[in-house]
Amino acid sequence: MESVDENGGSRLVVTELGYIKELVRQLDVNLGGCPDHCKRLAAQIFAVAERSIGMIRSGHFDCRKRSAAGLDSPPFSATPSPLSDVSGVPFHANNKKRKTMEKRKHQVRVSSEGAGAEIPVDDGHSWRKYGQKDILGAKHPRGYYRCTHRKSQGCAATKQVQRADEDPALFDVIYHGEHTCVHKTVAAAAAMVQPA
DNA sequence: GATATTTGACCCCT
DNA sequence: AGGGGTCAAATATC
Repeated sequence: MESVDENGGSRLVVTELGYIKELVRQLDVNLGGCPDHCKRLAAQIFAVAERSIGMIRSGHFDCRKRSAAGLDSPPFSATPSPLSDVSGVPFHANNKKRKTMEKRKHQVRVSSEGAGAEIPVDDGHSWRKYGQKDILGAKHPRGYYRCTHRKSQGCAATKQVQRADEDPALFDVIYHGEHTCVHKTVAAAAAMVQPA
């Protein structure tokens, strides 16, 4: 697999920024409207902005990943949010393997600065935790989440959240699969970004 | 009572 | 055999 070249990396950030732009527009339209909707939009904007910052700060452009206890993670393609277009990293295409093996995945690093939360900022989707594991070489356990709507809407999206060793305020979030569930704010933003 | 989280066990891959 | 990912029962919270 190829590393993300500068153009590709820049394009990803531009994509993220474009998404932020649309979300801001949505927020502007909804100002004075439903406060809950505005709050969600603001949270989304925050999350996407964090992702972009995280990509730049963590040097995703050259695919540098943190080395935990001397263990180098395999290079990930720097891909933006699952909300935007994804360039899937082909995993083993083994139909007998675990279901997640055939899903796309992309990693982002987000910060929980200021929030002091156990989990990073909300990314606009509701997640349900289904597992936690201590990872060899990592100081903090990895949490496993899947979409709350997995049952009702068959959404196969999952994510793994792990606190960075060197900075507890940072979280490495690995998204697997794509959301097939429909979140109202996401759907609205998507409609703006991708008009029918 | 419904839903979410925790946690140990199990499965599969390397 | 060891490690990572998922399942599912038990428990907690609303």
